[in-house]
Amino acid sequence: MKPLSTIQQRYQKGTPMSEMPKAYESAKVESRLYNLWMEKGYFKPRIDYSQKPFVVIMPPPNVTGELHIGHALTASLEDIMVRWHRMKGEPTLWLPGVDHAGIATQWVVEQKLAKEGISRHDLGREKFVQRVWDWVSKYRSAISAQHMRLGVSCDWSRERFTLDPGPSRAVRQTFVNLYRKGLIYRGERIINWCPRCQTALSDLEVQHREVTGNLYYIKYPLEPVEKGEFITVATTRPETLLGDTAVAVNPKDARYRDMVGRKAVLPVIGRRIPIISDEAIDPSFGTGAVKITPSHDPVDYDVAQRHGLSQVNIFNPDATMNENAGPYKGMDRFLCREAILQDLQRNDLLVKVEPHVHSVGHCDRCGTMVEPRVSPQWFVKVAPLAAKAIQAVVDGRTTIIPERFTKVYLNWMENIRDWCISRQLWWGHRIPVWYCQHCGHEAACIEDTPSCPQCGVGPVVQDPDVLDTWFSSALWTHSTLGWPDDTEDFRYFYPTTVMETGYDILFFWVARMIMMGIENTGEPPFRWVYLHGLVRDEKGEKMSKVKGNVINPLQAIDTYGADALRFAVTIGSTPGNDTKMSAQRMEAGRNFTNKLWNAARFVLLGLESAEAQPDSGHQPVEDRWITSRFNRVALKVNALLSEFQFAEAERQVYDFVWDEYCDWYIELAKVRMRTGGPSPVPTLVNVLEESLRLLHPFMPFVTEELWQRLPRKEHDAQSIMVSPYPAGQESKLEPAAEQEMQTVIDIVRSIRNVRAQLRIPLDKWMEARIYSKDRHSELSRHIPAVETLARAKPVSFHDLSHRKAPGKETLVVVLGNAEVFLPLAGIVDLDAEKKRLNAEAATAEKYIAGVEARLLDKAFLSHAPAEVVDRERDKLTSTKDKLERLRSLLAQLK
RNA sequence: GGGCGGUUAGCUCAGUUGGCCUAGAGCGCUGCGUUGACAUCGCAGAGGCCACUGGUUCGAAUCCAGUACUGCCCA
Repeated sequence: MKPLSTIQQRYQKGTPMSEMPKAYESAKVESRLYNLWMEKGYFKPRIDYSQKPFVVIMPPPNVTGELHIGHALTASLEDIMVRWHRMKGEPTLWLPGVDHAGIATQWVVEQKLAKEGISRHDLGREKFVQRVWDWVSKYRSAISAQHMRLGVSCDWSRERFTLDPGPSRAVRQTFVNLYRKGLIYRGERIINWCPRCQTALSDLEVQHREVTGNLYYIKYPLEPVEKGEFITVATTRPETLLGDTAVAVNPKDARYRDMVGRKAVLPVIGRRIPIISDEAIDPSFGTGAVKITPSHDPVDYDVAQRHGLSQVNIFNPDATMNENAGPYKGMDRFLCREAILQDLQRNDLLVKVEPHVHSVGHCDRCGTMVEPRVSPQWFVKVAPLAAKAIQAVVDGRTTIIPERFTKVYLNWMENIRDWCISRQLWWGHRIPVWYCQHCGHEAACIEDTPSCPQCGVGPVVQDPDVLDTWFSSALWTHSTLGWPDDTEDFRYFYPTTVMETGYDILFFWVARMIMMGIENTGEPPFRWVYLHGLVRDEKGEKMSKVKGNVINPLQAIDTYGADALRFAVTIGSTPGNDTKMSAQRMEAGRNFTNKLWNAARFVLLGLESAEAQPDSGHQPVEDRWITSRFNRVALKVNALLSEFQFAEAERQVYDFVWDEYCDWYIELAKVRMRTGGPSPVPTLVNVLEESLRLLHPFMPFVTEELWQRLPRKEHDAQSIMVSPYPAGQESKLEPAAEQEMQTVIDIVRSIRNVRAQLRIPLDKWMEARIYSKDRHSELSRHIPAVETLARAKPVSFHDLSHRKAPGKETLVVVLGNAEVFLPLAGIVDLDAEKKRLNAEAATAEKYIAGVEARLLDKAFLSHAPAEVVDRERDKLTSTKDKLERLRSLLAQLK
C-alpha cells in the first residue's frame, strides 16, 4: 500500500472549479439542499436518554396570512441555535406549528365574505367555520413553505396546529382542571368590548392611544329643580350620561360637601340620581364632580360596586344606542353624542367645551374604539398561578434575556388581574361547558356531553363562546409534546430549553406559558427566554401593510438569497433591541455569500492544478498563523453563542473569513503557489472547510453547497449540518506565528500606504530595506510575499544594528517591530518627511507620558490587576522603543 | 402618572462583569486599481471632546445621579 503522501491521495477531488459560475446563485441551490436535508431526515431528533436534549418550540405564526420579516428574524435566530446545538451532537428538537388566531382569522374570513356580499350570520356557525377551515388549509401550507425557504431546520413531522385534536384536548383538560379548582369562573363583570368584532377582549388585547377629544362641562339640575341649583360635571363622553346612575365627588372636596346626599336630575331623560362621595374621585379633574356610568366605564364600575349603585346599559352590542337611551335609541354612539350635545345646548346645560387629550382603548386587531361593557364572561383567576410563575423566575429556574425584561415581567405578574378568556366568536376552542335545560346544572367536561351529568335526563346545550386564542398558546410548550398524555416526547423533551420570541409578546405568551406550564406539569416550560427586538424599516418605523413599508421575505429571498436575508435580519440585532432593515443590509449579506463562493472557487482551482508533491512535514508560518487565528475565532464564536450573542458571533466569522482568510491568507497562498515551496492547498482546504462549518448555523445554504463541493475524506458526514461544530482548540493557538504575520502585514501595509500617499503608480517597483531587531532571518522568508503584495523589489531584511543614515532620498516608516526604508530618488521631500516623523514622535511622546504617569501611580500599581499593569509596561517599552528609533532617524536626517 | 430603553463617524449600528479602546464595522464619501477566486471586488484614505453636567474610581463610551431630546411598555 502506498503511503498517503500526496494531496490528491489525501482528498477525494472536489468539484472542478470550472463548473462553478463566477457568482453564487442562491436560487439554484436552496430548494435542492432543503429537499436533501428533508429526505435524509436530519431535522428529526433521536431520543437518547443518556443525553440532555436541546429543545425549542417555535412560537406559532398566525394562520391569518403570510410570514413577514419579523417571522424571518424569529426563525433565523432559532435556526442558528438549533443548528449549532445539533452540530455539537446534542439531540435537538425544534418543533414548528401554527396558531388559529381566533379574532384575527375570523376577521379576515369575514372580510372575504363581505366582498361576496354575505355575513357569517347568513352562513350560520357550522358553514362559517367550514369556510375558515378552507382558509386555514391554504395558509398553513403557505406558511410552512415560507419557513422552508428560509432554511429552517425544524422537525416538520411534529408540526402542530392549535386546533389539532391533541392541543385541543390539552385545552379542555386544562379548562376542566382549573374549573374544578375554582380558578376558572363565570361572572358578570365590566370587560372590554369590541363593537366591530362583537366580542369581549382581554386587557392585553386593548391598545391605548392618545386621542384629542373634548372635555364637556355639563350642568345637572339639583332637586328640587325649582330652586334652580346645578352641579356641573366634566366628561369626555357626554352620550353616556344616559347610563349615569350617580354623580360623584371627593369626600374632602369642600366645594361639594353640602351637595353629597342630594339628588341630581339627568338632563334630557330626567332620571333622578344620587350625589355620592368617593375617594377615587380626583378633585382636580374638571370641576371635581364626575358622572358615574357603571355599565360603561371600569372606574365607575368599581365606584358603583362600592356604593351599591344600579347599572343601566345603554348600548347594543354594535355600540348603537339601545332602548334605555330613550329618544336616541338606534343611533350610533358618535351620532348620539352630537345629538345630546345639541339638546344640552338648547336647554342651556352645556357650560363649556375644552380640548382634551386622553387615552382611549382600541381593539388590538381591528382598531375600533373599545366600548367597556358589563356582561357575563369566563375568567381565569390568575393570582395563584402568577405567584408560582414569579417564583420560577426569581429562583432562576427560568432566566430572561436580556435581563432587564425580568423586571417588566415581574411587575406585570405582580399586578395581574383576572383574565377574561371567553370570546363571542365562532372560530376557536369552544368553551367545554354544558348547561342543562332541565335542571339548570352547569358542567365542565373534557368529552362532549349528550345529556346532563347531574340529573341525567335534561337536554344540554354547550356554551356558545370560544376561548381566547392565547389560552391554547399558553399550553403550547407541553400540548405540542403530547400532554396530557404521558408520551415519550413529553417525557424526554419537556421542559424545553429556550423560548425565543419578540419582546412584544412577553405577556401574551411567555408569561402565560410559564403560569400554565407550571400549573399543568409542575415545571416551568423552559430554561431560557430569549427576547429579540422588532424589525423596523430603514426609517425606524414599524412595518405595516397599510404603510406599505413591508419587506416580503419571499421576494427578498428571490432577490438576495435566503442566507443573505438571514444575515440581514440577524447581524444587527442585539438582544431586546429593535433592528432596522434595508436593502443595503441584504446586499451586504449577498456580497458575503458571493465572497465565500469565490474563495471556494479559488481553493478548488488550486486543488485541480496542485502538483503531487511530498509533504515536507514542516508547516510554513502563515499556515500556522491562519490555523491559529481560526481556532481563536472558533473559541470566541462558541463562547458568544452560549451567551446568546448571535450577531456578535456572526460578525466574528464574517470578519475572519473576509479580512483574514480572503484578504491575507489567500493572497499569501497565491505567492507560495507561484514561487514553490510546500503547497498551501491543504491548509486552504482545511481552514475553508472548518470556516464553512463555523458559519453554517448562520448561512446554511451556501455553506452546505460549498462544503459538498469540497473534497472529503471517506468517513466524513454526508452533510455539513450533521458534521461536528468546530469548538476551537487551545492547542492550535500560536501567538508567535500570529505576531510574526502581524509584522509582515504591517510592513506590507506601510509600503502600500506610502505608495498611495505619494501617488506612486503600480507599475513602478520600489526597493524596500527592512530593519528589525533579531528577526531578520525569519522575516526574510517573507520576501516573496512582501514583494508581491506591496509591489516592492528588491526587498531585503537586515538587523537593526546595521542601520545607517537613511539619506535624503529615502523615506522611512517606523513600525512597532521594524523600520521600512524606501529609497525613492526624486520623490522624497525631506522637509515633509521631517515634519511627518516629528508628528509621529510627538504622538508617541504624548502616549508615553500618559502611560508613564499611570505606571508611576502607586494606586494604579496596587489596585490594577497584574495583567493590566504588564500590558501597560509592554505598551510603554514598545512605544519608547519606537520613539527612540524615530529620534535617531531624525538626528540622522539633520 | 409609573416603568424601561436609546443618544458613539454623513447614515445604520457593534462595543456584556470599568483596564487588550491610541473607540470599531457595514453602507456612503475621496483617490488608485481588471496580472486567471471575487467589480456582489481589491488597495489606500478622510471622518468621532462616545448627547450634556456632575460624581464614584488608580482608571469611565462602559458604573451612579441629574439634565436635554427621543422611542416603547404599563395604568
